[in-house]
Amino acid sequence: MSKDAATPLRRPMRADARRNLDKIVAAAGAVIAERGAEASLEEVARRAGVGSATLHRHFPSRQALLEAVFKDRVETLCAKADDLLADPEADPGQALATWLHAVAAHAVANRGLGSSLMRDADPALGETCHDMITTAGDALLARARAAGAVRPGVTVTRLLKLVGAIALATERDADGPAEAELLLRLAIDGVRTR
Amino acid sequence: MSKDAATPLRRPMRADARRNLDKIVAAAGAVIAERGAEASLEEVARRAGVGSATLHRHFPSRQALLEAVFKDRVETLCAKADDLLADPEADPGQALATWLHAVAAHAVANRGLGSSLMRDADPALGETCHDMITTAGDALLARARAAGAVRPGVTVTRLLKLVGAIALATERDADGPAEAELLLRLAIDGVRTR
DNA sequence: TTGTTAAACGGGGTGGTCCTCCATATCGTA
DNA sequence: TACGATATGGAGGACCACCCCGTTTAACAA
Repeated sequence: MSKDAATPLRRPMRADARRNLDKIVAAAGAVIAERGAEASLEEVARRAGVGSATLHRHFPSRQALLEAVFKDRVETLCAKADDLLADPEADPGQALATWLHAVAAHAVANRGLGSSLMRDADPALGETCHDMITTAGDALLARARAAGAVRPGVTVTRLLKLVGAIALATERDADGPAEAELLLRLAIDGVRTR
Repeated sequence: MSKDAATPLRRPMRADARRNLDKIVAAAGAVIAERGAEASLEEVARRAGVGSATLHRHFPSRQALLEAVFKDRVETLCAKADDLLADPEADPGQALATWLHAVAAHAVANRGLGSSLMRDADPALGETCHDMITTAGDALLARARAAGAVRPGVTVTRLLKLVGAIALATERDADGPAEAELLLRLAIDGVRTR
């Protein structure tokens, strides 16, 4: 969940408003994951336990909601990277692998969301998110590399491209997530030093 | 307009059915060009002067209608290439340029149609259309090359990529068509021998 | 704690969409 | 011309986005 207000420069939101906003984003994430980016907003409001008017007040357009969901997922992913990084006991290579699986799950859950967003999203959004993910991943990769757990030539960019490609390739499949999981496992084994 | 039935293996369509089908495809082309691929089917039927039930009988899904529009546009483009090729008086270089402008217009008019189709279109459709356009363009290019009107190294594939890139780059722009026209003019001048 | 006020809420209405049913009109043919 | 097969389109059901506005609630000051 995002921790700062949607509009950080305004006066702070009322507590109930923020609560509802978070509930809406969470519900939208779930609904979009199972119905795709064209899901009914009414259904999102219903599942969030919120009136449809409230949803429309917080997100004046479907696009706005989609962007919020996307941003939220990216933030969750970055937070996960930080968590993994903060644990000094963890095996660096395993931590990286775990995170990549999370990224893949994110990419698969987004389904058409990415391309729907790209149709006419705020161009800065994509840029920002890309940077956030790259930076978060880089830290994990650096530690894994320092521990000698990855082959030379492996970069964050390449890892992310790999994950993205797998997600894209399995997107249209009946059981995409399972197939993606399998491919990713293979790919990660290829990345590891033996 | 397409000349053969949508289902060439069935018994021939009744004349009024074919007439309505053509009206629907034409109307859909216009509506999609101005409202995008998510345009209202009701509006398409209205503009075609046809009941909505008729539209739904001919095209059981939005996807089916989109595919028909796309196919129709490609066919129009190929027919245009044939026309240009058939005129022995024409300047070969100019004919090629004219056709490329038509292709660009087609690409711009399609807007999100391409990506909407690619989401889950019959994969064979894209392949077939690509081949059709490439073949049609190749003939025009060959004649232009024989007349010494194009530089060496120019291939249909490259020309089409050029046009596609220009369309894509100007798609999001406010006045995309005008900008695309300008860029294309520059690009074509670059292709010509001086 | 209590009172005041601005902010947020959500039920319900409006207008639009997709899609289907079926009585009617039209085509192709004998 | 007459007939059967085929195509048509208006009406209606289910659903949806979006908005109006009376009601509730959080925030803050006394």
